[in-house]
Amino acid sequence: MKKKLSIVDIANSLNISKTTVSFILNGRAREKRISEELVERVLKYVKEVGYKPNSLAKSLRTGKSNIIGLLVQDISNNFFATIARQIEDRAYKNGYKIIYSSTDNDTQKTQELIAMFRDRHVDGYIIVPPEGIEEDISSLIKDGLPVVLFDRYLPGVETDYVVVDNLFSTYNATRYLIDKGYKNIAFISFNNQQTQMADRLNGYKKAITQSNLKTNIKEVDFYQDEKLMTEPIQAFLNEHQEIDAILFGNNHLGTCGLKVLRNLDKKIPEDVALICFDDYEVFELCNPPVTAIAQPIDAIADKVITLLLNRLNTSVENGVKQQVILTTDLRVRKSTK
Amino acid sequence: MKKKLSIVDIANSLNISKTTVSFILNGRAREKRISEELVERVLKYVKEVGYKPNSLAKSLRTGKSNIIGLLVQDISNNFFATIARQIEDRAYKNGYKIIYSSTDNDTQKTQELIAMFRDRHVDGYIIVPPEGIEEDISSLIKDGLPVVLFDRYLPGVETDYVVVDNLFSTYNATRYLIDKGYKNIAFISFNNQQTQMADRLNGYKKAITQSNLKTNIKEVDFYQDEKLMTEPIQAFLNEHQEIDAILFGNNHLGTCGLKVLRNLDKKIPEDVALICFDDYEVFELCNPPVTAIAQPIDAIADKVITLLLNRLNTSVENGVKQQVILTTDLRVRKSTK
DNA sequence: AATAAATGCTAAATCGAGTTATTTCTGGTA
DNA sequence: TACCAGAAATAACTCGATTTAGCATTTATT
Repeated sequence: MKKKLSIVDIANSLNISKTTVSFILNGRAREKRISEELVERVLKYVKEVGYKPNSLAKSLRTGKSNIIGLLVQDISNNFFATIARQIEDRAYKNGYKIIYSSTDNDTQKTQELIAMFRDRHVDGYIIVPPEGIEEDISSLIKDGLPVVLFDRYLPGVETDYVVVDNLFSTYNATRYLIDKGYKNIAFISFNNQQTQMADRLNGYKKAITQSNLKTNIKEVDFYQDEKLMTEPIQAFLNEHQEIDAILFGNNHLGTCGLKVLRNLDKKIPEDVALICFDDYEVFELCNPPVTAIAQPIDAIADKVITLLLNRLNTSVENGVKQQVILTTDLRVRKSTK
Repeated sequence: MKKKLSIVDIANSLNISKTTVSFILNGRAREKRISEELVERVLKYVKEVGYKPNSLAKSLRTGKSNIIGLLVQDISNNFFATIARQIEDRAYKNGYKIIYSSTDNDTQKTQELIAMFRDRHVDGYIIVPPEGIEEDISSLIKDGLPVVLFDRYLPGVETDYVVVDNLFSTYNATRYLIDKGYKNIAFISFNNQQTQMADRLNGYKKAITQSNLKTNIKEVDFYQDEKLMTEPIQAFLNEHQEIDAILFGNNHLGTCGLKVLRNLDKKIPEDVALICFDDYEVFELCNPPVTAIAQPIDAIADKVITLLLNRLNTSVENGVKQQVILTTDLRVRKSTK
């Protein structure tokens, strides 16, 4: 096992001080008036022996890690995985690495993860925040650490964030169903108070009440286990045979819903029409394909990482936080009349 | 911004030496004959002020980081995302964190990532290896670093790895099609020499030639861009109208294939039967659902992380590497007669 | 010629831990 | 009283970098 070279080894080999080596490698040669000749000699030698500074030591000294912490709800969910992927690419291109983890929307787990990230001197945070995490986020911000939220935001906390116009999206989708003549439109969503879900619910409510129809809302708890998710949905649909259209709150609910409808042998769109929040390969390929509210995944990822990189580069902590609200796209397919 | 406490602060507050604090916190109190009374006093104070050792400094000194490097081909692919998720869970439960990245199956990118992981003193590696990475992996192993590969292995390199029985899986699936009476069975795969793809191809070939049928193989290049993937497949199918069944080499090819077949208005299974390697929500939900060769995702993730944790815990570097070969499950659905 | 300024480089401190070698104290024994 | 063993704790070094403050030497200025 070849021992790794340190900056001292380099300095000794060249009979100069490690200070000089450090200055040269950090591009401060000119500023420190180190001769061209020596700079070249050092750079050449460093390249020759393939010396790479130990980044742990560097981080310890500088307090910077060139690492971005990414906390999504669930990396195995297509929506988050795709965004994570794009953030990762951009981060690498800008010299940052990613440490990621899934929060499961679990407050305590998220708190622990944030603590771990801090401990590792992560330079910036990208977080899909669960409920009850306000204080921890505020504390990060108070300490001057760049934080960008996405998918949802925390009403009490002033941060940069990137979300979509959830309320208008479901309002619009619901209107679409109403205009098609559906009368008993259900909304199936998760049982939580996060902004994205609350807004989606409100968009639906607004459209329904505006048209003097009756809302019909089913909120289910989130479980990893599929059975625990499909059962309450199935029970709900059995109980409400009058439903002629369903709006699902996200892709996970949508796929569960599709399975339930298949179990119940419901024809789409004859028996029941469908629209789902979030687009997903499944909705494109299933038969009939499902109309979906597509979030602009590329744009979300792009905005998130751009915001964060800006914060990281402008060491100035200008207090103005940016809120980005992107629009969605109703991709009409054959799951409605 | 509250300054973070260091071990020196703790020591000063208690009027003792930081050495003592360090010994106590690292469970070496008894060994170092430190009085019960002092141990308790220190632990109590540490808990009280919430002191956490700086893990960068710790890593620098000890050379251990408690981080596992995870390199998958593409984190946005469901197969890898799901496995990554489970590995992540197990790792956290055992006190390890994950740094992950997607390799894109790009050798150079992977080399850079491995270099970065090394640089960060990652304790162990889980890698889905691209072609041409043999030397880098060997070098890790030579230096005593635990490495576990999965999904495929590197024939020239002796490592721990976890794969499935690809050859038997496609052999079996192809036989299934043959037994159903299909005569012109095509195999659509990626154009690369990796073991998993080679074995899948060989399983198909073996079954076909055993039955005196003709092989019909299309190998396409991998592209992120969907058009570039579907076009050659579409051209191939147009050219070979005689094909009555298709075996896809993985889930990505399978979904591309489904899109092509939809474009071409082919009825499944009347015009053409399908089996796809890898199961995926899409195949379960599309209509008709697609028969798939399901990899045992849970078992793969479990074996991978178990192997690695074992290596990490038994500091003994016993030379015997473990090869785990798991079996797949043919999930028959209605995409064949 | 004496002094000031610019040039080129470096010794030593520092980040926050872990670890080695050593010191101090206590009590018992010769 | 002198000496020693073990108990209890610590000073000082180390990991590998960055950074501060400063030392020679050369060149320019008066």
